[in-house]
Amino acid sequence: MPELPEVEAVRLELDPCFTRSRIDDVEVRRPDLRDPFPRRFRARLVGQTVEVFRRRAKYLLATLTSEETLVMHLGMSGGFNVSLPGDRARDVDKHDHVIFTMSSGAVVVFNDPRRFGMMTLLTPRQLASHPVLSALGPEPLSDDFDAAALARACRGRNTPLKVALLDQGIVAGLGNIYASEALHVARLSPMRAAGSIATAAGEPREPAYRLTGAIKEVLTRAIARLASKRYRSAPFRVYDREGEPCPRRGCGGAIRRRTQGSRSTFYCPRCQR
DNA sequence: ATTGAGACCTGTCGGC
DNA sequence: TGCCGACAGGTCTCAA
Repeated sequence: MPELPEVEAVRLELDPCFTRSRIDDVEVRRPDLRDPFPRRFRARLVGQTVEVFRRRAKYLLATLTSEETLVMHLGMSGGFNVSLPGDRARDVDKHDHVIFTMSSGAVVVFNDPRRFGMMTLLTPRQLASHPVLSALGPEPLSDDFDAAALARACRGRNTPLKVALLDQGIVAGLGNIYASEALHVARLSPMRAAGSIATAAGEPREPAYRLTGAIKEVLTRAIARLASKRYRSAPFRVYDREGEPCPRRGCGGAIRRRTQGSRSTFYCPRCQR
């Protein structure tokens, strides 16, 4: 479920529950997710007010009055359920791992069957020097991310372009679905070398402009769809559509699937070069 | 230094 | 119905 657009939709949904609300209780129902919960996890959360709640790449960050930041990642199967006061209480699922009770009465439950998600608490200096967070590339929807930035990051790389798009240090937040989708919009082959979108000096070539535009477009549209609540997920152009006709008008190709970096890539060999 | 494969863990789906 | 393998939207680590 969660790439950048899905995580952004979660942030939007949780924001009214979290921002400027106090955490009255936290129930942690197992010792770990992908990693163990940090020491005194509950004690460091209870009584704290969430000052700022934001997203960075696929991470959710809740900064508390204590100045510590609660960092959350949904992994492959993580998600939140929100119950507002007056809602019928839901049964506890065996994969409900953390339950936040907020001062507003909202109950926010983190559920994650595969437990690839994570939750930790970082001090300001731990946050600033965090090996993963500080190595993240630009936010794709920010002005920091443009053809020049993408070309610079891809310069000289021989790795396939699709694999490069999954590298969170090049651009932060794309995952397996939207990488395939953006490449289709940009009409670029997932197999071409990442470095081929840049000159030897790291200046953008024409495909770099198309690709940055495509990434922004695909993510923006997905967020809009998810936020509208009328759709559970966005309709995909190529992802999981092996054998179907290419949706590009007049193309007539058939979508193929192949493995890159042990993940499935979907693309149209006819119009993606 | 990059890069690919495998590991982490559970659920679902298709085939027999 | 049951069993089995393949696969799933993310990272991390290890070996080449």
